[in-house]
Amino acid sequence: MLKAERHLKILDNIKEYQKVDTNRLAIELNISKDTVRRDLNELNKKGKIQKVHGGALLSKEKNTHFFDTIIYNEEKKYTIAHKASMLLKDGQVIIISGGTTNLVFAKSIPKNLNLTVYTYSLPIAIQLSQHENIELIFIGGKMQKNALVTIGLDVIQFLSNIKADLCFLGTSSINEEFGLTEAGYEVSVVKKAMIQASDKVVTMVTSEKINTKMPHSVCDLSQIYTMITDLKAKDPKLEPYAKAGIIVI
Amino acid sequence: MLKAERHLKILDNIKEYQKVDTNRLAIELNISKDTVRRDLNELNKKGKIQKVHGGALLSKEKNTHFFDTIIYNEEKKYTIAHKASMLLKDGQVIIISGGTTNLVFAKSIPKNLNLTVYTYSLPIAIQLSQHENIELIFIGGKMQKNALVTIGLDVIQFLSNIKADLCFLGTSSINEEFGLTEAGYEVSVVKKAMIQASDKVVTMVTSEKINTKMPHSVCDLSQIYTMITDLKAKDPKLEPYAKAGIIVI
DNA sequence: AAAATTAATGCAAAAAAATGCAATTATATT
DNA sequence: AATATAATTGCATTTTTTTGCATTAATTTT
Repeated sequence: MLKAERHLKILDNIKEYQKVDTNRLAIELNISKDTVRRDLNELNKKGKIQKVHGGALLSKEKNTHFFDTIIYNEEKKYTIAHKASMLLKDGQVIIISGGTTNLVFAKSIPKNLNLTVYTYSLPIAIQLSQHENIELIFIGGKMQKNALVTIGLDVIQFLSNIKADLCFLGTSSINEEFGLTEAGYEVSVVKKAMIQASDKVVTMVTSEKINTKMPHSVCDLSQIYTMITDLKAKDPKLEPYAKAGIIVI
Repeated sequence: MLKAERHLKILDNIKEYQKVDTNRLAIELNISKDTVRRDLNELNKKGKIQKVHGGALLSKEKNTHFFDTIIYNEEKKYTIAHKASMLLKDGQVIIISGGTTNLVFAKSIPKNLNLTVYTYSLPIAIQLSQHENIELIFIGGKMQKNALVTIGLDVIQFLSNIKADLCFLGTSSINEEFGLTEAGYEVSVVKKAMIQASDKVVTMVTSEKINTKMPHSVCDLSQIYTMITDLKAKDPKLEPYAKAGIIVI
């Protein structure tokens, strides 16, 4: 049996059982334990699995490439996307941030609308390139390969030179007290720049993220114009946000 | 048995068993192991299979279903791409233009190389996002939706601020007298900027485009350092270019 | 802490791959 | 048709990779 073949089998095996143990593999593949260990170490070095004493586990490093991305809460996101697309009007200039919510949103933008769209997300750009009537501007910079978005100074600088009507923020956390917050620093900076560049801010939040908090601040509630969730507008969970002056839909 | 015939048999075989091993093929096809290895290497170079120690596996076409475009002259382009990838060295900074030749090239960049790559092509960016060791910088701007590349002033301006070792130009026309020419004006301008931004210019041309001419000039032959075609270096068609001082491979 | 299991390391045999070379075969050119 | 040119192929040699084993070290279990 070829080494490469063994590696594939091991990966298959580990995907099925979430773990493998050295002895069993040695017997099943009919090779010595040493070879199994060497195989596991190689796969570990490549990040495919996580080597542990006695065997290996599924690598916790999730493959977040959008090609094979499962969109969590896809239903909710379609609900949100649909509401969001109703805010769009012919001739608007909008900025769209990254994330799967925005990807679903991009997909659901009506094909007949004439828009100018700025984005820094590769998947969203691809999606929008299918829309005949959208003038699409991609914001360049250093690519973050797992999320397939650009980040860094170039992005900030580019954003500082544009002025949009709306910006659509997919948000990882919203909180009555702290406003929008993000898990990653760099993303938080980019979002701040997006807000600066836009007249009105639309934030899209799936319900499970309401009233959560992340380390890096993006903006407080006063800067948000519209908030879109998968809940009904009158849901009590949303009341504080409406009270803060946000249009909740 | 003809080489092409063998190749077909090998491909059939690999499709049936998901793998082939060198020894078995040598016996079944009644040729030496050396020839089998050479065959497998050729097929590997063309991306048809994945060569591994001891044999080969089905090529795990990571082809993004987003861009399953038909690539014309795919064979030729693999030949060119392979030659081009031999010019790459660790630590280089390169610029890659758009087009399918470059897409194939991007695919065939060795995974272990550490490179900094600038590109303004969406498909190429996606391809390269699969490469762990590549620092990828996307050049933003207005998207040309059919070609999935950015164009315009932003691109020019960005390019004017960088300095790369090599730039790889997929070219629509090359001509002894007029040098590189392009069908579209905007693309020609971007390519000029790419050339400005690079120490050395590598142009990749499929053979049927040699000695053709398009309306918009990009550069003349003196600015080209290396020219890569699917022909053999000593092909008489290429003689004028070699005489002009270009390294023809 | 001792026993048992698992891992790491160095080593040698075997297998595979790379390389250079010569003989043969195919292709192009005169 | 004859010749020159290029491509293909197998072989010998060298280099690299793979693999199991023995030994030693580390970790887990009792």
